[in-house]
Amino acid sequence: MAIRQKVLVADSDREFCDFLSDLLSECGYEVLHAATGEEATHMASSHCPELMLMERILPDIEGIKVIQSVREWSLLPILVLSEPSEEQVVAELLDSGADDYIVKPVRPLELLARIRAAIRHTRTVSGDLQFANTGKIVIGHLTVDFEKYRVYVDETDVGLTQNEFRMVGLLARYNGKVLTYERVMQELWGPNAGDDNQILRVNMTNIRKKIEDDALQPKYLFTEAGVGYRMVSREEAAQWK
Amino acid sequence: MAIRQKVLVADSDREFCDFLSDLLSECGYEVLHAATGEEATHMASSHCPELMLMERILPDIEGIKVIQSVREWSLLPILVLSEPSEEQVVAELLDSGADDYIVKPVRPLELLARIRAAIRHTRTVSGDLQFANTGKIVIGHLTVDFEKYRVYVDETDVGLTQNEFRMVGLLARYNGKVLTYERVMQELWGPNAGDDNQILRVNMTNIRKKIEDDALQPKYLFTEAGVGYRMVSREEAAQWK
DNA sequence: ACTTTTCTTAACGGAATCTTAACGGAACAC
DNA sequence: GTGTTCCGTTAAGATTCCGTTAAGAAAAGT
Repeated sequence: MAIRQKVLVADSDREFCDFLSDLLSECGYEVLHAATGEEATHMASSHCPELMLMERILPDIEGIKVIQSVREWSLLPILVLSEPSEEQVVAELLDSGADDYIVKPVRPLELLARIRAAIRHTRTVSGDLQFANTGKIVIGHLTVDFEKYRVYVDETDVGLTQNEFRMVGLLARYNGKVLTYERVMQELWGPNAGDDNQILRVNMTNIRKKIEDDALQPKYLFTEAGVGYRMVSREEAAQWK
Repeated sequence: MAIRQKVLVADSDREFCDFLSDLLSECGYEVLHAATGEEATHMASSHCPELMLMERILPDIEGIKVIQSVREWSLLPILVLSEPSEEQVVAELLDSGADDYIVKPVRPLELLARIRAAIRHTRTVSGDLQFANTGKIVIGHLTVDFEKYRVYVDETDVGLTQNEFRMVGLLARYNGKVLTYERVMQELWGPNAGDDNQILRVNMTNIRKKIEDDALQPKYLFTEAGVGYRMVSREEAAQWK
């Protein structure tokens, strides 16, 4: 069963909560329910939901207080669902950290779209606009960081050049598979690359100097005679210890 | 020489535009105006505004088309201001990349708060609390204030120009990640930016002069050879002292 | 209209990087 | 043994890249 995103609903109106529960669970969210402000504050910290929906006025505490206290430690999206109210009130809520103010009666499709938009904002780690190569690959003592464009051995930057990094990155992504010289050439020098792989040998020498203890007995970068290069897979490396 | 954030307003209703212009410029925004969808698309890419407000229906193109075409290259916040409409329509707009849908007649205080919320979202990189509400990013002795549009070193304004600020702001938001030259060019000069990054080098020199003690050994702004620039992450900076 | 600031482009020097050539050893075939 | 091929290594020349300065154009302020 797929892992579902948790949504915390804070509202004292039992009927409305049930309505939201049905709507949200149908869309694959796991719904938690809090009837009071205190409960909401507590559950937010204990369950760490992906998103929070709340009434502006709760039986015990003003919703704005809940927002403020959650915002002391978390940026999870908070959408306020409530009756129409003075614009000052709405502005205050937003400025306190609410991400949206939605007027009741709620329109289901719009609510769901606003939820998606709010979640999207937290993901918008400012720009997956184009990069598929995010994150890091860790292989033994080696870390290939595609965000910093760097390679580390035990936390220390080994200072690869641009082409060196591209070569290591390429091999690392293929996780133990062999890449032919031709393939590497094309990846790095484009479709018009020559067929002299002298340049690869030079790069490989320089890379090994930087990341291998002993270039004669490499731990990470292997030559497959007559074929190409490969890097140890993460699984192999994980068993080293 | 006040440095102001640019807001692009796309609406064919002259009177409403004037109303927004007055409201926004009073709050320190610089207002640009587009009467048609084509104009809006074009101005977005040529002026690179910080934020965009638009009517759902423009004389020539559907607003949603404008959103889609802007979203191909930028994540700038887009708020749709329009008449009440079917929830499906609202949902579609939000799913296409709009950040909010605000019903006319607009309530000024609420609009401004929603604008602040939208701008706040663009900076919410990788869950960092500090600026949930404040609108500032603090990195070591450096403070990047997105509301005043200024950068301070130890409380004193270093007087960055507009482009300089945008560059620093962009890098600061990415919190330690490398931004390629190409990406920075696009963010600052739009999708039609040339591929000569000479302009970036000049800006970087000038910025470093203003915020670094020693431009040869920068503490904040690093060059990743052959790739782009990056700014120290707040986590790294927090460990300095 | 004038001054000042900001933006953009060009030119240059030094450093880092890329590329090519040359050499040497290992493996293999004959 | 000899020759050949393949791969690693080194070094040197060529090239690219980056920072810097300066000057003219454009924009903003007075």
